[in-house]
Amino acid sequence: MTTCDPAAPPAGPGRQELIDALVQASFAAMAALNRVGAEHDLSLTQVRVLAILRDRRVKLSELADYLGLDKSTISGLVDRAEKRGLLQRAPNPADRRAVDVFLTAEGIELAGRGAMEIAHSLSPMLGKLTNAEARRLTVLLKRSLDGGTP
Amino acid sequence: MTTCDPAAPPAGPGRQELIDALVQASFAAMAALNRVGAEHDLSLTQVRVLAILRDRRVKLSELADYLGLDKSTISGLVDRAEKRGLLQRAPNPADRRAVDVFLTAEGIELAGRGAMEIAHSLSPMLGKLTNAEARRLTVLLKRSLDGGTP
DNA sequence: TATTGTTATACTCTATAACTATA
DNA sequence: TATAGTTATAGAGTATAACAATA
Repeated sequence: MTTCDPAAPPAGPGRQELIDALVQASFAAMAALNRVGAEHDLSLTQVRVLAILRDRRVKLSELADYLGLDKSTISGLVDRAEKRGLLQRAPNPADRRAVDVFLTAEGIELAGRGAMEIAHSLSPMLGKLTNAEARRLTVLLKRSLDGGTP
Repeated sequence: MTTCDPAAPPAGPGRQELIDALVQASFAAMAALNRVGAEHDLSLTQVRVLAILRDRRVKLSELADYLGLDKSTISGLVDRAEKRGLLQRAPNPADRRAVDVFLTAEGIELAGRGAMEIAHSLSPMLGKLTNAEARRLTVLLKRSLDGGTP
């Protein structure tokens, strides 16, 4: 049996320093994504929707799972993006209850342009790293992600 | 003169991979912060407000600068937090136009508890790293932050 | 004139609850 | 019965514009 004191600090020295750095870096990255999105009248959530649909055609329920949001929230999100012509609904061929969503040509174009702008927006943050440092950071972030989001 | 093609990818090999890893890690960290906040009926923005005020007493205009939000947004944010008893307004002694905000005892208590819960919430994500890896990641993230948020 | 804050307004994001249709 | 999606409703977050008080 595992007794878990909810107030216990995470094990290891300097762990709090890592957490602070990660949180700060994450807010900086979110701010960059937000800024790029805002230039195209897109919220952070809409940016995520476009990023997800760039590779996939999914059911609304799957989109809700990816984003961790309620299905009713997804309905509104998809409504507004569809009204803007960025994506489309279509009946799911295998399940008549389900509705698929996928990007329109305009949505694909915007998602592609946005991805490049995001890379550009983050480059001042990452541009100071040498190539070797960038590779090490990539490895460490990926290793962290393996353990995350339970 | 610097001609800057806005569509040009950032220099260096594997840079896109780093950007993807950073964005994914950031969304995971934001999800953890969001989850902890939601357990206390706090939005991500309210979590940030508490974190900022934990160390400082600031004017509303400074809070707006820290958060990158409009002053009218700050008014509402502070209204709701004040109504919950987490912080207080007080006139700024040096400038009669300005209003200071600072945490109440209850706000300090919640901010402290929240910080520990956030550390706990992120530990599954960071717990797989060895102490040496954690130190390297901290250094790399801090070095990135030096160049970021222009 | 410029800055600080508040208020009114409008829109997006979000969840809960109630509903229909399908599995 | 359980799942997929929509709608109605309510509240929080956000920006813009207009305003009062102070610098």
